[in-house]
Amino acid sequence: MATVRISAAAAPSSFSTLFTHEKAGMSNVDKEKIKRIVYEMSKDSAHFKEQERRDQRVTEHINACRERHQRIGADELKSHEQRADRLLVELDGHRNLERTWACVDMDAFFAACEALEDPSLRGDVVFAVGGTSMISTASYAARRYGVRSAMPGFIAQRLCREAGVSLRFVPVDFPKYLKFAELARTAFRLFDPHFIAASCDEAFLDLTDYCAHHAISGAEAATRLRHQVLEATRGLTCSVGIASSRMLAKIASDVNKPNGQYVVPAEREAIVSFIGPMPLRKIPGIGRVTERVLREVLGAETCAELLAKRAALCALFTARVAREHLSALLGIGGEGPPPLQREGEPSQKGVSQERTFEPTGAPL
DNA sequence: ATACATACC
DNA sequence: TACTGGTATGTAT
Repeated sequence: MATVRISAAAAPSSFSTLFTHEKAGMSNVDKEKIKRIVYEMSKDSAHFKEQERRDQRVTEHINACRERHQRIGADELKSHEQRADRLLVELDGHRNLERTWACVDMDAFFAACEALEDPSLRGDVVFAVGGTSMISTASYAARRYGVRSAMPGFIAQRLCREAGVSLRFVPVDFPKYLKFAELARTAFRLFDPHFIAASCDEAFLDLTDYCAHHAISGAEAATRLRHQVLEATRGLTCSVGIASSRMLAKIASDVNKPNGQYVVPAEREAIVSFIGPMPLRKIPGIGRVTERVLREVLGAETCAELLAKRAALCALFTARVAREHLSALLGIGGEGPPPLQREGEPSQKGVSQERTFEPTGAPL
């Protein structure tokens, strides 16, 4: 029986990026081959049909948006543009560059924990934490073959087999990861006792006071932080982003992953040129669906491109959503204290800290 | 008020 | 063979 070769173009739009979009450690992967294998192994499953149904609904929504977009007259567009520009000026005017935030992201966290406790996993071992149904985290060696988080294990296994290597599975062990997370957190506390734990492998630290007290730069603090994490965990590496907002720090933490750091200077120009070329998917809150809408309706792929389409953006989205996107495009979001509870604070409500809340509804 | 969709790890 | 599970948030009905 001849194998039917399915071209990438035949696959629905979601499959063009599913499991192949840019991710740390995956720059040299043969994306076309991965797409083909993932598609071949998925196309007959119930999960695939459900996915297709959802994609179809998104497509209909996109078509409706396109029609509305077509119908916007020149005058209307002009007034939306003026509204957008007023908003941008206002947002830019309130830009807060005072604080130094760090986003710490542990590298391949689950896999790194496993390798730390099992010497046979060290080095360039192709393994994944998870099982044949679902993978949580892939080792960096496995990522070279296209294996990644949230990929079904049996597909990952096939990807490796096609490349002539075998994929080793290590079962998920949450208590182990919580133990290492706690060790990393002892390091975080040295820099910010009120750090925000975003998840078990990610945290935000306000380094402003630490930098002032030690008279050091954000870059130097990041280097010390990475060193302390490595020491506290006896071997886990992390990546750190430094910026004046949590949103920028998070994006920055991805730039030199793994085991690296990146600083976005706290200057308007530096921020704007950092965020401008970023693909929209990098903005927290813009996921697979919103990315599709923005690309297929407005033709925008990057932040700068969407900024150029600000008038249509304001016309098509609710004021709240448009505002949120516009601030993100300026690199604004998460400068002040978070609305959530922070580590080390008493767990009671109504106690006002000396910090103030963000003036407008643009928290991150 | 409730259900549904989207996003994140 | 086999496509997470839990939380948060926002929008539509």
